[in-house]
Amino acid sequence: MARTNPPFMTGVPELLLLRLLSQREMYGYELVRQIQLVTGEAIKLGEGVIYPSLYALEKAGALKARRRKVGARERVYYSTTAKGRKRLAALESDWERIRDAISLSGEARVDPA
Amino acid sequence: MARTNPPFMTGVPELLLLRLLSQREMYGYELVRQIQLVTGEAIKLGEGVIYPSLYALEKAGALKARRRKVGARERVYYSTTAKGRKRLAALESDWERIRDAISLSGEARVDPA
DNA sequence: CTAAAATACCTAGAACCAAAAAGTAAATAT
DNA sequence: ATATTTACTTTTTGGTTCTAGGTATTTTAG
Repeated sequence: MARTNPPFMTGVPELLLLRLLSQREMYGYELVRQIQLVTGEAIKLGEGVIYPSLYALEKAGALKARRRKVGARERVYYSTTAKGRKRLAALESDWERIRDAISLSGEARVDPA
Repeated sequence: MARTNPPFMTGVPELLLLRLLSQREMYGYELVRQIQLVTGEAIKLGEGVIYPSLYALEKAGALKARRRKVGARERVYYSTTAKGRKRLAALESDWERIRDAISLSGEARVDPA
């Protein structure tokens, strides 16, 4: 079933992950909840989105992982690399471009011919 | 080939088409240029994006088409239906939700624990 | 007059990425 | 004791944009 590609979500998980992880290191399950928190419940990304994204970003060298034992539990903490911050900057700029363009297209009254 | 899905573009062609065509009827090739125009060159959608999108929206009942002879040339003009305007309203609301959520996530300083 | 450019439409193929759904296992709360 | 929460993982799916072609007509330029 998989109601896929909901409008306007392409690139959003990556942007949010890089944003949050450039502030401080976090682990997957924590990110799932933080994203709901910081977006005021407007965006909810499940673990099936978060974990694969983290793996891909790590593989791409944008994130680094380290295992930490917290109490009795072991967690995998992620944080951004230099490459990741560069990628974040590029994403932010893409985002602004699209956002502003859509805003423009809404104002512009398009007269015929 | 086909460097696909540049970030943040999912839903954008559909939104732009419905927006423009709810103002006045236009034909495919015209839409290609109008989109560049109203977005200040920030978004450029090729004919390979526009035409399939138009067909899909027409098939979904969001647009209606009519052939018009303009001078010696025949063009296919599209305009929104009631269903299309409803769909546009839903898309606009989705867009605002995501846009505001991303804005929020940028401000929010996320303190640990 | 002829060649090039612009107009107008169309299609095929693929790659990408978010989403759903399920499952494992340990820790904590009831 | 058992149910819930925590934490991580994988597999499959399918929707949607994109690139890259192609056709044919009309207009502009040399």
